[in-house]
Amino acid sequence: MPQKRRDNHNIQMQELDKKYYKIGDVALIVGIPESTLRYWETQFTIIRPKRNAKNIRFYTPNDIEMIRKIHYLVKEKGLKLDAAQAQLRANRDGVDKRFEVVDRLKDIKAQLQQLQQALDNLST
Amino acid sequence: MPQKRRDNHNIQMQELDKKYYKIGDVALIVGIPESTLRYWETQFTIIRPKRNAKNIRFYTPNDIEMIRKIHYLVKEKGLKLDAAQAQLRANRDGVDKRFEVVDRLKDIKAQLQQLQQALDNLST
DNA sequence: TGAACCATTACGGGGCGTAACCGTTA
DNA sequence: GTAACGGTTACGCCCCGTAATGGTTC
Repeated sequence: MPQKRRDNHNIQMQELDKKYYKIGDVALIVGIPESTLRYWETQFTIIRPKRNAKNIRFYTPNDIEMIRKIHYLVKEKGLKLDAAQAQLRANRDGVDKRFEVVDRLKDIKAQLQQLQQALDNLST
Repeated sequence: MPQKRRDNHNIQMQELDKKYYKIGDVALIVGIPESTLRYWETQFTIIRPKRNAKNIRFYTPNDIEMIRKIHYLVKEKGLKLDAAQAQLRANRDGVDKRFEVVDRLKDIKAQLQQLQQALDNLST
């Protein structure tokens, strides 16, 4: 039975060491205008950065990763915005399913090793 | 080792019993205008129906399936045309990979059954 | 005060058909 | 002759920003 869960799916992250980033930082990091970030926020439910008391957006590294993925799907692959959003969900599911398969294979491996042990004991 | 290959990936096909269809038939079957079919033909390399000597298009059932998939990706999922085309290629690859995994699992199953046989013989 | 943030709106380009037109074949 | 096919072109809608404007915070 599976035990551990992973959250970071081997994505290349550059040094996003700070905890929060303002919209200007994100625009520089990802390479898209601030206006686009604000527009995407009206279209994607998955991009909802925190705000401080003065209504300033604060993006987490996770938010930035999400934006990077959107940027890839929309700019590189030419998906429409809602298609990109659906793809991200589906992709997440796909990733999790693959992990489940790996977990089941590990179970089988363990059982086979047990079996090998039993066979060794039998022959001695 | 795997032996058989499948070509029809359990897709619901209605009675496409004829060998060739003209563009008017296809438009009725799939439910899109002829003009759209002609336009898609200018955009998709994967839709290239045969022509007869008089330049009339003749679609195979396979062509129609392809058009159905495109229709689904573009109309239901909102992909752009080239994204849909890429998706179809990727999907084909994905399907084949899944079949490879199934084949490997069948191999393992066969080996385990052999092993079970051997164990049974051992205990008798 | 200037730089960076906010919201809102109006405009523009590109993608995607599609209506319109005319010519040809059965 | 009319119905179904062909090609081409010009128009229109919608998606996706984006530039512009004006206001607030540091």
